[in-house]
Amino acid sequence: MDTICSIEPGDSLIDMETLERVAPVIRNVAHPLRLRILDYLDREGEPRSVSEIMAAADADQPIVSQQLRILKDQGVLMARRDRNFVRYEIAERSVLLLLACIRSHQGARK
Amino acid sequence: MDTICSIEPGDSLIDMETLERVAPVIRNVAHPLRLRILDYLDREGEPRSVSEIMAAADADQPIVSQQLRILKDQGVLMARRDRNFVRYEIAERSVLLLLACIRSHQGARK
DNA sequence: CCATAAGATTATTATATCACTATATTAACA
DNA sequence: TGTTAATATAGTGATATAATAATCTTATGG
Repeated sequence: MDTICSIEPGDSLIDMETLERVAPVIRNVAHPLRLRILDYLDREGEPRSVSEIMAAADADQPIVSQQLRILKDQGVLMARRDRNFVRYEIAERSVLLLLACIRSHQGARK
Repeated sequence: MDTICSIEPGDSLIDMETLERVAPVIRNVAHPLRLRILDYLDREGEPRSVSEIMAAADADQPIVSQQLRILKDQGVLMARRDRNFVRYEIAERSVLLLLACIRSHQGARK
């Protein structure tokens, strides 16, 4: 069957390779607790320990550690050990666009 | 890379209610095929039929219909019947921020 | 009414993610 | 060496999401 609407080769749709690469990252970030963690780290502006993040997120330690690992595995966060603390900070600042978007829509239309 | 959106001291964290509301929407959009569909509809600028979207996404009909339904259920797309075609268009334009972000990072590092 | 085209829904099976509990690691220090 | 604080990992069962195939619905034209 003939194409009803042909897509020209010159069209600049984002290539599937890129979409398949970034989708999991966005998808992993798009989790309430992980967004909260990122929001907190973004606002603090400096590396924060797991304990501090637990307090900010009001969540249990294993859950927080798990979320931190997911974010670190995706390259969104980086961790650095300091004595017996581990401090996390944002490594991939492009995710902040997501937060900026959410902040600007806070309380807005559904 | 500098801050995308400066944060004033004293600002509070995004409330969990908001995060829990927007996370599923972002998460649902963050799927390669759905991103491709949104990219296509965004670039076309006008409602497109399922057949046209199938061609653009290079995907089977039931899969495309399913993705369209997910996006419509989330309020990201809206549909309108025209004879025996159904034309979809973007209803929630804030998701375009995501696409803009991806486009700007296309072909970038890592 | 029948056939066909355009879409939508359902069923199935595999995989992924969730929160939670329990346990393990790691480093400081007594 | 033993203890404790800080963090990480592993196991578990419930729920969610994936791609695919098969079937159903709706609208048009003969």
